[in-house]
Formats: sequence, C-alpha cells, structure tokens
Amino acid sequence: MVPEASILLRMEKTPRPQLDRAAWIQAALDTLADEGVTGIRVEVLAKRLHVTKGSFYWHFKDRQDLLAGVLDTWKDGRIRDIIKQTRPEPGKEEAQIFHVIDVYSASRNKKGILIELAMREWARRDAQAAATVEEVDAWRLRCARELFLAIGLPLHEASTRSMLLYAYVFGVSMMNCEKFDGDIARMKSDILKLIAIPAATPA
Amino acid sequence: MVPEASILLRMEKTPRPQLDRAAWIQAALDTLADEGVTGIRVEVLAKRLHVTKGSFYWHFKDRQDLLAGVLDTWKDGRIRDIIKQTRPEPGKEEAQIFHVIDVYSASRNKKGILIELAMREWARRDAQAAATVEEVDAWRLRCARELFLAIGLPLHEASTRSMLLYAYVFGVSMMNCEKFDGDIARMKSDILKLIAIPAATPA
DNA sequence: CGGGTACCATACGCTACCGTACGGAAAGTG
DNA sequence: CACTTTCCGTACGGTAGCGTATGGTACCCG
Repeated sequence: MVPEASILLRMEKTPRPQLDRAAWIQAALDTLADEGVTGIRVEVLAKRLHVTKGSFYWHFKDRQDLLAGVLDTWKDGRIRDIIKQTRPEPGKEEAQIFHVIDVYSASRNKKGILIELAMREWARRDAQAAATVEEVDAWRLRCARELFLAIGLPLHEASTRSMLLYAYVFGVSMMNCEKFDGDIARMKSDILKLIAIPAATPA
Repeated sequence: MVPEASILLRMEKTPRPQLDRAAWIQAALDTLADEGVTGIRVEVLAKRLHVTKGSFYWHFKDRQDLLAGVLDTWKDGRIRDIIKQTRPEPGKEEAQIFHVIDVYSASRNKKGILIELAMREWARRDAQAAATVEEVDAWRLRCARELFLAIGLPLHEASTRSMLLYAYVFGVSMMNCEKFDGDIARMKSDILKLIAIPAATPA
C-alpha cells in the first residue's frame, strides 16, 4: 500500500539495494529461530525483505535450495565457532570449558539457542538436517573432549563429560524452571561445577 | 475412492464406529510426535481416521479446541505417570531414580520422547503450551527431588540433581551421537551414575 | 411409526503458500 | 547509443488447509 516505501528505505538506510543469497539465508535463519523450519516460507521472507518472490526465484532454484543454504551456512558458522572457542590455550582450559557452556546459556545468545533447538527439530524429520546437526555435534564433542583431556582426564571420562556437558546445555535450554522453587541460579552454578570439575582427585 | 471400506472396517475390527473427542485427541498426539504441532491439521486427521471434517467440527469447536484438548490430555497423563513412578517405596529410591531416567531413554518409549520434544517446541511459541509444559516439569522436578531427599541428600543438592537429571535426559534425546567415537553405552551408564549417585560420602 | 437427536458427508468460499512465465528497469559493455 | 545482463515486479495456475452451511442417515423414544 506504500509502493515507494522500500525505495525510500533503500536510499536512507539499507546498505545495498541488491539482495544476494546471503541476505535471504540470513532472513531464513531469523525466522527459523522464531517459527521453526515450517516458518521459512518464500513469500513471507520476501515481505520481510521488502521484495517479491521474483527476487527469490532469481537467487534460488526453489525452497529446498534455500534450506540447503541455511544448513550449510549454519554448519560452517558453528564449526568455525567451536574451533575458535576451544583453540589450545594452555592453562586456561577450565575457563574455556565454562565459556563453552556460557555461550549456550539462555541469558546471552538467546537467538543462537532458538536456532539450535529449531535445527534439531528440523533434523528429526529431515535426513539432510540430521546429517548437518550430527556433524556439528561431532565437532563439538571432540573439541570439548580435547579440553577435558588437556585438564588431565583420561580419554573415556573426557568423552563422558563432554557428552554430559552438551546434553545438559541443550536440555536445560528446553526447560522453564521458573515454577520450580529453589535458588535456580545457584543450582545451575552447582551443576556446571559438577560437570566441568572432576571430583577432587582422591589420595 | 472406496466409500464402503470404512464401513467394512467398522464391522470387522474397529471397536466403535462412533468417534469421540478422545479418538481425535489420540490421533492428534500421534501426529504431534511425527510432525510437530503444525502437523496437526484437521483434514489430515480426518483422513487418518477415515472420516471427514464434518465429524471433527461436530466434536470440536475449531482446531484450537482440539489443541487445548491435546494439552490437557497430555498433562494429565504425564502427571499421573510421574506420581506413580515416584510413589514412596522405602529402600527402592535409587532404583526408582534409574527407572525415571530409563522411561525417557531413546530405546524404549520412542514415541513418548518425540511427543515430549514436540511439546517443548510448541511451548516455545504458544503461551498455553508453555504453561502446560511448565506445570508438568514442576511436578517432575518435585517428585524426583523427593527421591533424592529420601536417599538422604540435603534439599539444595536434591533440587540440583533432579534438575540435572531431567535436563540431561531431554538433552540427550536431541543428540545423535552415532558419529562420536567411544563406547556410548558405557558413557551413558557413567553419566547416569554421576547424576543419580552422590559422591561417596567423604569421611 | 413419526419425530428427534447424534453423528457424519458434501459442497462451498476463503486464505496462504509454491512455482512459473514474462515483462521491465537499471547498470554495465561495446 | 544499441545491446546484454542482472535483478526484481506482476500475474497466473495449482494445492492444502480452515471453517461453515446444509443435507443425509441411523438410532432412540414415545
């Protein structure tokens, strides 16, 4: 109803009047966080980007093409991140473990968590998404295990704790514990210590 | 295309040719497990039940009415279950804790887990579903805490461990660890011990 | 046996999508 | 200045799903 609004916006703020694949994929990732895979719809994204479908079908073959791009973009970003976060910093391994957990705490990175959950929901019903998530998880588990190994844990316990770490992080992001009485902040803090800090080496 | 097929089926096997609310809700729960909330569609359910929409809109006001019924049915069932599973059996508390975990292991109760995950995905975008899940979780956390208390843990640690327990159980149900090397069965077993069994009481 | 009630089928309008066909403007290129 | 390429708008056909209106049938009840 305001046909030239988009043009005005482009002249005022929008950096590039030309869209590319990356812009569409980014918008898709945003809606993925809000509404899940089924929320990624061509005409809705177009409205969000102030263009029409004509633009979309220029950059993408079809909806599947976009979804594949979303998977690849997400995978690359996650792997790059986990590698950066667990890059060897001798002596700081314990802090790095806590940082890995903190990245997926609900307070910070709310959108990242939503994408994470939506991705797994997607993976439950799509083989390609499942493969992507599996690959990302494998990287995460291996990188976290390296940190536990650097701390001095044996291989098996390092594997176990890295798995517990990620399972807990993802699990707690699905729970709403406000109705549960108790000092939740302290509880979460205790849980982190239980996961990250091996029992005081017995004599 | 086989108009009398349903009639024949009714005479042969189907217990009641008349559908009721419960039958629709059960079918909705099945598709919820397979496809999530957005998969619960009136005309699809009708086809699944070998009737038409006319039947649905007789038993339900609209789709929201069905969804509300799904939430209530699920809530009642879950609360009833958790109460039964954690009913005081002095001396068997530890076994009960392991049983609570086992109920949500992927091998058994695959469908229950899928519903659980779909429910939480739903809860992320719907206030009513969020309230339902929150109430169920509160029951679970409280009942599990009772078990830990019965074992002899102090209140705070009992709360902490029950929260870790459920967060881990839900989290691991979202992970596909096949690509991760290591003895996964043993890892999971070790994790359960880490969660359920408090550190050997130090002198 | 006439009438009412419970349950379901049929048919309709409406909206939201997907994907395609094609037209047009703007920018580069010779 | 033609001419192409790039990028996007418009218009169309098609499907899936929601909700409604209305008709039909079997069964109960007197």
